This record gives sequence, C-alpha cells and structure tokens, in this order.
Amino acid sequence: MATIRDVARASGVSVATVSYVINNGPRSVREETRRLVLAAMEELDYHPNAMARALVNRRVNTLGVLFGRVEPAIVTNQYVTGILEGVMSAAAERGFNVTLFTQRWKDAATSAAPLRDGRCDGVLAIAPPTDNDMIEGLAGLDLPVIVVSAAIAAETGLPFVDVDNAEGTRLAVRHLVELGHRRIAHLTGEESQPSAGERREGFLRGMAEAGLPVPAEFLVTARYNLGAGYEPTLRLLQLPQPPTALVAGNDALALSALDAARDRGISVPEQLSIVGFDDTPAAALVTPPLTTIRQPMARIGAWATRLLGDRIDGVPVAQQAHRASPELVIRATTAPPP
Amino acid sequence: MATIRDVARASGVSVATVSYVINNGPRSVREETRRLVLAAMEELDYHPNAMARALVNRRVNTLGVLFGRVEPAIVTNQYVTGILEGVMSAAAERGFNVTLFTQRWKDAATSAAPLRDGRCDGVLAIAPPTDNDMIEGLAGLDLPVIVVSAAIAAETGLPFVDVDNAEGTRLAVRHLVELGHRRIAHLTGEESQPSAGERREGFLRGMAEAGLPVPAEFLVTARYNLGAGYEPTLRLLQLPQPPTALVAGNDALALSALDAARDRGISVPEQLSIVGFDDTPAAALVTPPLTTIRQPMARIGAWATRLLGDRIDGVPVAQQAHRASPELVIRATTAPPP
DNA sequence: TCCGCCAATCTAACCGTTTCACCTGAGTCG
DNA sequence: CGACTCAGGTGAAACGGTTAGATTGGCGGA
Repeated sequence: MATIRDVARASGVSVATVSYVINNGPRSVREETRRLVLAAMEELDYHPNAMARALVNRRVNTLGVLFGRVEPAIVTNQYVTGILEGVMSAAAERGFNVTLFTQRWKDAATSAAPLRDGRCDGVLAIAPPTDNDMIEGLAGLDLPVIVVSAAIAAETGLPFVDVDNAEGTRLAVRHLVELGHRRIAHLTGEESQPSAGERREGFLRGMAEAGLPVPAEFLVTARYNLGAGYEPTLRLLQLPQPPTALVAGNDALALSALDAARDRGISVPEQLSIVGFDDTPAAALVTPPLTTIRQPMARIGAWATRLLGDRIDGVPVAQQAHRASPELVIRATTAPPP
Repeated sequence: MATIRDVARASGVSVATVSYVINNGPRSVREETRRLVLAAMEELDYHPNAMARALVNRRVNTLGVLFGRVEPAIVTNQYVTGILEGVMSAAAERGFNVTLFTQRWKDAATSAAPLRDGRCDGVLAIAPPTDNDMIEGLAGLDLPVIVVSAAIAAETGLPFVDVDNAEGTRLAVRHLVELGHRRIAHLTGEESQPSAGERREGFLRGMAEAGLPVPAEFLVTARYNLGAGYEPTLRLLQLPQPPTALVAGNDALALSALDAARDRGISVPEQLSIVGFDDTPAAALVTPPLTTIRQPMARIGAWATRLLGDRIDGVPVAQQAHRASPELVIRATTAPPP
C-alpha cells in the first residue's frame, strides 16, 4: 500500500505539498505541481489512510448508531428500519458513514467505552429503553448525542426527535368523532414505553375536546407486541355498552384487535372501527387495510441525523424537543358507527 | 481526553507497560504493577483511542457493508434487513462493528476508494447488481470480500453465500405435484437478477422430474416489484387451458398474482394454488396467508459474516459457493386442484 | 564467585497523516 | 532601492497508540 511519502518521493515534492493537494489546502499549490502530484497518486494507486487522518483530525466522518432494545433481531423491526432509512440518506448527503454498534448495552461503564474511543464523531440512540442506564451513560459522554424517540431524554437534557404522539392519537379520535362515534376505547401500550403515555394523553385530550366521556373500562393497557391486544379487545366487546370504535396504541395492537373482532363475528368497520398507530407495512396489507396514524420514520431519522451533523460541526442545537407531525391514513377499518 | 502517556505518568511506569496491561501482552506485567496501571486508567477515565490502535495494528475490527441496489431506502427492504440481522449478530459474536456505506456506487475508481482506506477490515456486498462494475471493483480490492446473494460473483472468483434458489423452486413444484397439480406455470423475475434464472432453472428441473410438460406460455417474465405479477397472471388465467397452480419468483409477484385472481373472481386456493418465494413478513399477513419458500436470510447473513471474519483472520475460505437450504412453508394458498 | 537466564521494565522507532514555523524568490509600493 | 507582502514550498513535530531492542536486578547452578 502506497503512503503519502511514496507519492511525495515519486513526484519530487514534500509530503506537506502532497497533503495540500489531497485536501485542497490549507496552503495553495501551483497548478503544475498539483498535476504532478495527482499523476503520482494515480500511478501508485494511492488512497489516504482514513485512520491516520482521523487520528490527527479528530474526526472520522462516521456516525454511531445505538439500538435501545436488546434483541439482535432489532434491525428487522419496522420502526427501526424506517428510522435507519432516514439516517442513511441524511448521512450520505453530508458525507458521513454509519456504524452500527453490535454489542448489547450492559451498563454505562462497559458499554460506553467503544463510543468514546474515537470510532465515531457522534451517536444516535434509537429508542433507548427506560430500564437501564443507557441514556445516562450517553449523556455522560463528551460526544454529541441525539436521541430518537424517547421522552426519557427529557430529564437528561439530551436533544431528541420523536413523532408527536399525543397529536397523532388526537387525530385518530377526531377522525372517529367526525364519523359520528361517541363510545371510543383506547388500547394503551405498556407503561415502560414512554410513547404509550403520550398517546393515551392525546386520546384523553381528543375525547375531552369532543366533550365525550371516557368510562374507566374503556382505557386498557396491553403490551406493544403482536397478539397482545386480543384478550383486552374480547373483554371490551363483551361489555354491556361496548365501544363502537377502538384507538390502538400501535398497529400490532390494532391487528390483534382486528383478529379478536373477526373471531367474535363482529365485522370491521361496519360494527366496529379500529385505528392503529405507526403505519407499519403490515397495516396496508392486512384485510381490511388498517386506518392508522403514520409516523414519518424516515423523516425522523433524517432529522435526527442532521441535528447530529450540526452538533458535530459545532452548530448548537437550539431546542431540546423536536416533534415530527403524524398523519392520518384513512384505509378501510373505520366507518360511521352502526 | 487522557492518553496512554497520562496514564503512564500517573502510575509511574512507561507507556509500554501501560500498553502491555491494556492488551494483556505481548509482555507480562507484574501483578502489582498491573493494579497500579488499572487504577490510574480508572482514575483518569482513560479509553484507548481506536484510531491510533487501528493505525498501527492495521485492524479496526469493523466490517463494511455495501448495498447493491441504488435506493437509499434499501435498508427497509425485507431481504436486506433479514441479512443484516444475521450480519449484526454474527459480527457481535466476533467483536466486529458494522459500518454501512452510505454512498451510492458510481464506478470502481471513485466508489472503491472509501473501502481501501483502512476504515474496515473486510467488505460484505449485499446483492450487488449486474449492471455496474461493483463486483469487479470489489474483486480488485486487496481486502477480504464476501458477496451475499449473487451468482455474479462466480466469474470473479469471490466467495459468496446464497440460498439454493433452484432447490427452493424445486421444493415448490414438488409440493404442488404432490397435491395433484399437473398444469403449473412460473412467474419468473427479471433477467438482470441472477436469482431469477436459478429459480426458473429449478422450476424446469422440478417439472422434468415429475414428467410434466411446460408449455411456452406457462413461463412468463415480470419484474420483481410488487404489482408486477398482476397483468401476467390475468393473461395466464385467460388461456384456454389455464394453469391450476402458479409458482412465483418471489413473494411480491405471488401477492400481485393473488390480487389478480381475486379480481377475476377466482378463489385461492380452491381454484388456483400459488406459491411464493422468500417468506417476507407480508406473506404471513396477507389473506389467505401465502404458501412460500423461506429463504433463511439471517442464517445467510451470519454465514457470510463468519466467512468474512475467517478471511480477515487469515483463515482461507475453502470453497467459493456456499448455499443455504430453503424451506417450504405451507400456509393457505395451496390445495389440490379443482 | 561468576555466569547465564529470565521476568519485568524502559526507551525509542514507527504507523500515515496534518499543519505550524520557517525559508525562498518574485512582485509591489513609497 | 529597500522594506514589505505573498505565493509556493520544505522539514519536522504532533496525533495516540504498539512493540522490538536494550537494560536491569534477582536467582540458580557450576
């Protein structure tokens, strides 16, 4: 492998001059000399060593991505890949590469080490969990950090980007109210997910705005997983005054609610309307296609990446909270009440 | 940021000794000294700089991943994320991080540069295309390269891992034959995708083994995209002697075939059986759930990653072709012919 | 007692860049 | 014409590690 010294020797100039040619500065180089150097570089098939440059520049043009959930299967998660898509394109725009950290998070002392060793210029934490010290560990780093999707970041002061969860659920409620629904229930996600609380918040606000009552039994909690909404939905449908519409905490819950309704012989959307949240690809594929709240994942990922790029470049990030607007996607699981 | 010299000074030893402590060798260190050094490291919150180590070790413990398709949206592709999942977990096992190259491939001269600058120890090319010089560019690199999913690699001698496409389609045919089908058509993917040819190959072999004829009009070519199978399927169904079963080149084609059948009022699987290929998540969600050939993507990704790790560690890769076994997943789109 | 050996340690060269301080010669200006 | 500026170029010191080679002191054996 040719080094900068080889190029210098071959073109009869000093290494400094070669470096100036490579970087277009900070000193100017006579055109004739430049050509000489470029020819030598070409001739020797020379490529500057990124590690050496990184060492002196203290900059590697690489963004680190950290996943919050523990499964290694995480990259197949629709939410994560949606975010990642935005991250990739925004990173490409600004000339950053992206390195995925593969090790699971143990604790700040051991897991933060690979982040502070100069391997990347900044870190993007995607959906960090509440039950370990990841957020604190990241906040303690002297690296730029942006958090995606976590109100948890609020306490630590880390800037974050997330969809406006409350607003999304409010949109869902408003849509149902406009269709004429008055008895609307909410399937909340698990408490440990900060988004769950925000979404319920939005549900309550939407109901209050419409002047509709929310019986206690219309607020049920389930896990975010596929299938978790099945039992709760069955119970809701057996109430003496069952709801005519269901706002689910996410698409997975909505899908299992759909299953439950089908199994009870209740037709959707004629007898029961269902709205999801996230607009995962499955939402469009299922029959009937799911009305849901779209979370602009790619936009969120790109936004976070740009913020991170700014921070790396020394541009201060003005505010801490960045909220992307959700969007109502009307498909076929909502209709006027019977 | 503390450096190794700070640690040396703080613990009253030389930098060499500190280095020996960090790396457990290559020289031994007295237990007492080691403790002294470790204490100083802890005290100063010292973390060895990865770039500096990489510079002298010529090893960064990082794998580069290159995507073949051009869209930046690539990471949302189910196939790619499936592979990536395997890559991530296998990389984690062996202590590698993964960097995703974000720039699109232009040509070998410009696009290969970032790969040979020491940023990663080896490269994984996922589904490289046939219509540019990516493969040649990679083959010309003096880096270990493993190709995922590309018979194209064959010519260049690069080792590759892929599902056994022909075998998969053969399984599909055998399944249909066992159900009693005799008139089976094949929706081939686009020619430029090497997998398409292999799958058709397997189809023909399977039909030959069963002693069944394949009329020319039963072999149709479409693009791999969602929706592309719609028109061809309609045409097949309008034949005087229409097929009773359809083997699709991938799930996307199968799904659009399903749509076409539904729109023609032909019930699946009672009047028409359909088999997909890939087992993307959509396959299980659609109604009726799709019988398909599962491609073990995570396994393929992990396999490729281990091969790459071996090559990086200097273990020679014995053979060039590595074929993962496909698996028939029977759901609800196949049944005996009418 | 002397020698050789060995473990533990240190000194310094090196990895491949960038950039600062310095030098030279030509042009500019009063 | 001398003092400046300035563009173009050089040498060498960083950057933060690793490791070969030299050095030291302690110990066992002849």
